[in-house]
Amino acid sequence: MPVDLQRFFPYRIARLADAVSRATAQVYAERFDLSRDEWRVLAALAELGEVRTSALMEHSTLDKMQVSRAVTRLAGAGLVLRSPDPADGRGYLQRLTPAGRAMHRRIVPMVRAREAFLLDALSPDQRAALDAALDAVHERARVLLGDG
Amino acid sequence: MPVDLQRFFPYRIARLADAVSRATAQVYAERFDLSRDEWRVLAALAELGEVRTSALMEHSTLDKMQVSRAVTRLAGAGLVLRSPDPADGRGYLQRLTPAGRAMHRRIVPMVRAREAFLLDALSPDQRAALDAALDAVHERARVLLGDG
DNA sequence: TATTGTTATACTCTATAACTATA
DNA sequence: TATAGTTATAGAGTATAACAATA
Repeated sequence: MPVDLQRFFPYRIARLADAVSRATAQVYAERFDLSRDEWRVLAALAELGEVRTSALMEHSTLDKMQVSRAVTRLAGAGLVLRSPDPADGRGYLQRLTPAGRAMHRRIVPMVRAREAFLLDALSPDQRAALDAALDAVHERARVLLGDG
Repeated sequence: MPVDLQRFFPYRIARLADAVSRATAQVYAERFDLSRDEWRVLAALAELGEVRTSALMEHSTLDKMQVSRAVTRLAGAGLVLRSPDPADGRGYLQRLTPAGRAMHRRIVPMVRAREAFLLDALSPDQRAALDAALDAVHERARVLLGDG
């Protein structure tokens, strides 16, 4: 018996994530010329303040190369400042510049508005249920992938 | 005020889809050496029988180039057979070979088992709610993207 | 000897458009 | 003149490993 692709969960979630991702990227990519990775690093730094690369990796689900490249490009654009980590000579601390914070402040209301538009399709109850379901399924996926 | 990236919906859904996608790809990619696009075309042909390229495009959410390449590779591997469309000399009809059907029959129980494992984290009610919520949010995303 | 982070390289994907053949 | 599908090509993203510096 064939798989009904249209109802197959991995297919549906992939298509949804793609649509949501493109809808969000319209803001940070088209209007602010940031890649997805750069946007994630920008958002992570806005939350975390001044942190080491390893903290950025964890917080953005990016690997060290992706973080390295994103930070290099953001630094080149004057949005991020990096300095040697006094506690570990191999590493760096990175933080937003005033320009980086300013850009973040401009992007946030726009992406939040899009997020709100997406989720306003749901009642508060539905929203809480979706929240819990996504977490539960993600947990299962981690088991299948063997990482926690 | 910063975005809490960990709770930001587009980020969460992207991470979940990535995890689910990798968990599913472990089956069709590692064990059967298919790309995601090839798997989608295989699944679509198993459902649809003998169809034109345009039907594959719609059913798999792939564009004509992606379908063209996937079909070419599947045909080279003896899994798909293509023949000229008698009703339209520009197009082709493609269908699975016995080998293609056999591979599909082997893959389906495995990916279904993974899907079931993911969704068994939810009660039937939760599952129905998730279903409806994903459709509703997807509909909103389509509005943002301006395609329906 | 292990870890942090960069650089190099190769590979896969994606996006665009040019092109052939047919409608 | 428009459409179905292929081919070409360039750009972006991804994955692996080699590497330098420090722990």
